[in-house]
Amino acid sequence: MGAIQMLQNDAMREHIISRFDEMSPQLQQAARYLLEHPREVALVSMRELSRNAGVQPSTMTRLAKFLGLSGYEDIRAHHAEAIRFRTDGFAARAMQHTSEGEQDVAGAQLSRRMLQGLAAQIAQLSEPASLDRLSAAAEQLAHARKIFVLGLRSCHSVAWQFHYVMTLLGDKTIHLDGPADTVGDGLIRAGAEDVLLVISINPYALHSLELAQLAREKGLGIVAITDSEVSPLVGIADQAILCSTESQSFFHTLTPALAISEVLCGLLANKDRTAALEALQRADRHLLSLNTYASAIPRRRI
Amino acid sequence: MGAIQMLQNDAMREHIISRFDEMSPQLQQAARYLLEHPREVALVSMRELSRNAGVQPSTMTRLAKFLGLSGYEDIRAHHAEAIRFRTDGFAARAMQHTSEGEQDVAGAQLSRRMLQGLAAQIAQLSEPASLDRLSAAAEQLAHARKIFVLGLRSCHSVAWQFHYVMTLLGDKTIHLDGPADTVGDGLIRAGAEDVLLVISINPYALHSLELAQLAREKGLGIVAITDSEVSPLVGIADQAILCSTESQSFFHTLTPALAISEVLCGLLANKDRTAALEALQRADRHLLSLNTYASAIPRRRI
DNA sequence: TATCATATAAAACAATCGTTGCATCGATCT
DNA sequence: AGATCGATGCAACGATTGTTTTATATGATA
Repeated sequence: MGAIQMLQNDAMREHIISRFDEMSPQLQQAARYLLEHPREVALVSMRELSRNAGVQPSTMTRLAKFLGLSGYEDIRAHHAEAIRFRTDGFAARAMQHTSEGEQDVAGAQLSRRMLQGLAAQIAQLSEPASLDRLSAAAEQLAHARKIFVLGLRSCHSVAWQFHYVMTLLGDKTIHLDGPADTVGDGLIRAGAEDVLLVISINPYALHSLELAQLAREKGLGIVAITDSEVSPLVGIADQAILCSTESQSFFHTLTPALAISEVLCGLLANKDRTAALEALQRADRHLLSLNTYASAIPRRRI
Repeated sequence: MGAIQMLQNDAMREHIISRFDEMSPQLQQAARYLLEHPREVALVSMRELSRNAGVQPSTMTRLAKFLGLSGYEDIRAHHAEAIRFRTDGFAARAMQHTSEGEQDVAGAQLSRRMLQGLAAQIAQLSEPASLDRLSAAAEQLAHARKIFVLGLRSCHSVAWQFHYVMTLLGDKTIHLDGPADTVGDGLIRAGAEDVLLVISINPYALHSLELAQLAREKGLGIVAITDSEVSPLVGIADQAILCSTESQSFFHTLTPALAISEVLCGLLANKDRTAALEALQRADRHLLSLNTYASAIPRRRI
């Protein structure tokens, strides 16, 4: 499990960061993993660590030498020491904050309340009841010919994420979106073998409901991600997955809904792991050939 | 140097204590050392541990079998897990029980692992270090004349959410997005009083980095939501907020990034609560007059 | 005291560890 | 194009790991 462990007053960490740019790609990949999983370094063997980081074992040794250390053992010893002597940081560090300005403290408290609330809401989704709904929804989506994805206004985030991830796996999804009031056009060729995944929360966008209703009339299966048992979508959906949207701020939160969407993607990919892997590799190659990604700030062209 | 720490309500710990009296002297000596140095168990090899405990290596194995475990590796794994999950408490508890089964059960387990991992990651964002970064970022965004929001590909979700919420508050944000390669056009009228909020995770979209670099050259402030201390964005951003992106599935997760974005929105709205409330009411009235929302499935028109 | 059962130490074992040398690959420069 | 150099994957190495087996020591019982 990934855990960015942000503050340890750590010389080695700084050292790795400062020399990161000079490293070769493989060394960078290893270094990045070290930075983002400092705990694992102390807890697992180098070989296992390198497996998880996606590099060769020797790369870890080479990284150590690159950093001027005698070997990997130095890296591990350092991280183990960091764990041993971490004063129970949380309470201590929270204390030092109380001396700062009022506004800042109020802000930090709001942040913390929001984040811990979100964590709790997502943890709640892992209860058996929602797990069952997730499985059932994934099942229906898996058997669909095409999946039409609809999320308007704030829910566009979730719809986009689902569609984007699924395009990496294939062309099963069609995102119902577009300018000039063409949102629903995708449904023209939709039929009974298809499924509509609709995301909508209170207040429910009228257009989403209309399109969901239309889809129902055309015989599509309907899977909904929504926020309540009494959401209008529950009535017309075959499967409804409920997410809480309450936040300690002015706005509703879509974070739990996004989590649900990501879990659905994970479940769908998991139905055929080898096919998923293959599709992802194909997508990788495609994007690579298009020069879509970079790992450093590029020199600007012209 | 030995210190009893870790107030873990630990099943293995209880077990060792409850059977302590039945143990032979050597087993007791080993067990006592385990109880008093739980951290060391996860950090050093069994042979070194037994050296420090003053017993033979085989005694550790025998202790494990005495406790009904298959071997010493179980003991180490358990203590490593305790260290991994020391921070988050509630996510740790549910993590324990796992029962194997069929495909559906496997799916449910994947779901649960993903959700609990996400919950833990978001809970970690509530540590003081990230709270500081959030406050600082919100501060810079608050003082900006305009906020340009940039998130491409998978990060579009987050960029959209931030922009959408902020449009409810006013017209301070400009979403850098669009078809026909017009993504960057919004920056034409950007200047030194403005700030760019850029969201990008590994693999980093080349275009995002280029635009961020351009913005930097035009004198804009830069706030980044990204995934690593060594992300290329960290170098050019004034503020970088780090989110973990690891998931127990094939794909990266954007849920923590979305949570960060929502917290930023919350902090910004919180700077002037009355103004925020007023703006939201105005937005409500506007959307009401446009008949954007509904609370029941409408009859389809025409 | 002789015998036996158990607890402990010592040694042997395969597996895995971190490391190193070598071959290969791809980029850069004559 | 050919040469050169660093980066990288691979395979083998000795060292060390956790475990198992064997031998020794211990202590109780008859």
